[in-house]
Amino acid sequence: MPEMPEVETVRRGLEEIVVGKTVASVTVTWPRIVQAEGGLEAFENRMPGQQLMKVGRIGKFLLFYWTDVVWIAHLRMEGKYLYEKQDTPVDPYTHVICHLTDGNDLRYRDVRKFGRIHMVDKADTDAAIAQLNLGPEPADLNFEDFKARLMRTKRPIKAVLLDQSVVAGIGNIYADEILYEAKVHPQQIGASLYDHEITAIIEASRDIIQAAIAVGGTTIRTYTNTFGENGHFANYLKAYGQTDNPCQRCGTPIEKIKVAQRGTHYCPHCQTIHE
DNA sequence: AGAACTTCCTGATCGC
DNA sequence: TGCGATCAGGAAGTTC
Repeated sequence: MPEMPEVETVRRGLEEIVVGKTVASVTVTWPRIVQAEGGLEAFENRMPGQQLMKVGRIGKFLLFYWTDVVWIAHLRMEGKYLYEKQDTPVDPYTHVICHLTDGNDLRYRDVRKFGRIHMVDKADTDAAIAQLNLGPEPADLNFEDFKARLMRTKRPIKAVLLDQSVVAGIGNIYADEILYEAKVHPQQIGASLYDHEITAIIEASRDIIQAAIAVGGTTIRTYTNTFGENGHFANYLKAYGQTDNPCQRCGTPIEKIKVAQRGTHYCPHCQTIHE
């Protein structure tokens, strides 16, 4: 599932191969994926002639800056952008296609149809981004602000890390990795965290996200980048998906539990709960 | 206001 | 072996 490192990898791929291309027409076969003022019709009417100027990212959202509209897009679980020749057969999981003037397509493929492409007027970009209500990214976490936010919640830390308004970009895989690295129990209540644990979480967030970006993200099940390549961070996972495998620090088998309705992996010896 | 629950989707996996 | 039930999960919407 794409989290910030995977989205960043996709962004870099799109920058490399799609920036500069111009849309001739669009085909949408699952309308719910596209959200635009004026609906699908506005999207279909507006996109032809748009040239992709650059691709940005905020948290797990991709930002496609076209000539005079912007897409604020989310891959959710399995969304992918593919750049393919127009004579390549279109599979049933492709739901949005931008036919480009260079003879290729920019295709949005999403088996579960959870992803979204929100088109806004260029002038409304800042307001639309503000509406996402995203917190700082891991690299920009500030101890005092993060602590203040933690001190007023009774939610378990795992749920807090998944809350995009607290930290933007962390999903289920990296939340488990961060808490493992910081030696904090996923069910530890936010308001009960010690300062040294908060510091450890901030540092682990920064380090793990950065390390994952450096190797192209994590491929679990289905993620690939725009070139169809896997990310390699799965080779470095120490908690996520490691159920029953020995903890790399102490050898205790990694356990899997549910926290905030999410599958959660942790070491019951290294990550213990306290008052 | 904050927190929890529901919904959207479909392929993979589980249990009998 | 076969088949129905359950699981996986991010964020928006709804409810309490």
